[in-house]
Amino acid sequence: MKSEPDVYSIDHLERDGTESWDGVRNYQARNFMREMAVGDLAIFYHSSAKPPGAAGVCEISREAYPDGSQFDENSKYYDPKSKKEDPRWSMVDVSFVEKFEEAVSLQALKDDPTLEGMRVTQKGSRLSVQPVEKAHFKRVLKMANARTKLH
DNA sequence: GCCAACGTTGGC
DNA sequence: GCCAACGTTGGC
Repeated sequence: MKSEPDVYSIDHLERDGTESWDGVRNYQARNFMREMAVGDLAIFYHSSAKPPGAAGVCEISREAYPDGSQFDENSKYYDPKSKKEDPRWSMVDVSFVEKFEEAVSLQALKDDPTLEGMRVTQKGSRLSVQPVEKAHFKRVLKMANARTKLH
């Protein structure tokens, strides 16, 4: 799950404990969130950072439910076409699990042959929520010397 | 700041 | 349904 650290970083999540992942306005990304289950782990990725990369781990703590910001006229995520009775956009809640001692940069992810095919390493991978293969997830945890274990 | 790689919108 | 124009993401 990608976030610009200037807007919301792994440090913010550590401080907050749990936060709703609102503002996703892409159908593919939304659909991936709808497939998530409570207890699923996600890599917290810092996009548009210096450098961009995997910053930590979070856990899905509430499955997909309507994103309230779509109905809020004052929100930049307001969607006038979304109907209350049929909300277009969903969000999940994520809880802090771990901040990596050192972030694993996108370049490091790209350079690792084990991670070949990982979506985030591919050119033009703009999707803000994307699935990660278990083997790739484990590899990233290892590269980060993470405490988190994936079963 | 640039630009590639999309996704969305709206005229036709 | 097509496609041009436009907007956004995000690496560099």
